[in-house]
Amino acid sequence: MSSYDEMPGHLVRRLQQAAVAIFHAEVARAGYDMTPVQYAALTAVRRNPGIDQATLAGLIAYDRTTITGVVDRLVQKGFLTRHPSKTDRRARTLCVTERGHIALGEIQPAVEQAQQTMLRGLDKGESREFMRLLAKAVGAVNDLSRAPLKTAR
Amino acid sequence: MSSYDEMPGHLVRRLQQAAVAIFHAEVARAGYDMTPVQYAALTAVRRNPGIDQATLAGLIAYDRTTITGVVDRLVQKGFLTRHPSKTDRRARTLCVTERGHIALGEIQPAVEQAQQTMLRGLDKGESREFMRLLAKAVGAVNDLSRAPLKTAR
DNA sequence: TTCTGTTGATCAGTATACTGATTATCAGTA
DNA sequence: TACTGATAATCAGTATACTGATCAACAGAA
Repeated sequence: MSSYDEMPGHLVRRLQQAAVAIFHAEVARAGYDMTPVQYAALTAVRRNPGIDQATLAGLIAYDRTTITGVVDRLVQKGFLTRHPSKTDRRARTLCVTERGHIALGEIQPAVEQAQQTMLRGLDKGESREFMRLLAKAVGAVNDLSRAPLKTAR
Repeated sequence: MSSYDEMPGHLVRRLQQAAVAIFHAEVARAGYDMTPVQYAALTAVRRNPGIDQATLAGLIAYDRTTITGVVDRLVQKGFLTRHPSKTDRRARTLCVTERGHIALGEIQPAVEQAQQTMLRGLDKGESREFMRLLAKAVGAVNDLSRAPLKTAR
């Protein structure tokens, strides 16, 4: 463990930061200002209309306190609506607006490109193997984070 | 790209967050409160006594504005000293204190354990392959971040 | 030597992430 | 039904990261 290049934590941090920068650049080129976190939340709501914030957090492995601010900004941009649930007065249900749907459609190619660019140093076979190992590693530490992924009930 | 599990950006974010949580837990067990970022900065200064902040940022791929706060906290904890450079009055030179050296020594086993735990889902061969691909991927996107790694002059 | 462009450090502002607490509400039990 | 424990959302506070700006100082060219 003599060099940073041998420390997985350090390398993962750097790849994550590059991924965010790449995402920003690609999305900006499409004319939008949206973060990876906001994009993931928005697509998750699209797939689960009327979802509440806590369930959303579990679906995309976000911390419950983080989701509040993320949703705040998506609502402020006009991409999401947040209304009190009719069945549980504690909960707020989320829905993608018309504008949100349009934005997602226009952003999608940029997002696909960003994922490609992020792994541009790896060939096809390496990318697949990297993704396999990455998913396997993530699955084994899911419960060690405050924001574990929770599959649908 | 139908599932989050197929998006490298999403998986990398989750592994990074798990890595931070694991690091915190292990270091806390050793009796210290230090972040991965602070640890990396401290070890880099130990290896390069008298380094200035900008060079330090390049060595560990941190943003130059981030390093200010990180060094602030390390100085406040008594692990680093920050003095004006004698050769360049813009620069601040950094040195690890006696207390910083002691802390690094006591934290090291926890850090090694954290790196192991982070990859606990992978066997020995998979870990090595994962690290190889991770380093390769990071190297190919180094220049796309605001905080690229810079090798020694 | 003066001018110009660059660099080191910092600041203001924004967006994740987390810890730990609080409040309102729910669901099941005595 | 009253109580108890759990849950949804939020808040205050801290630490990364980034954008873009500022200011002092440096270094090389005219």
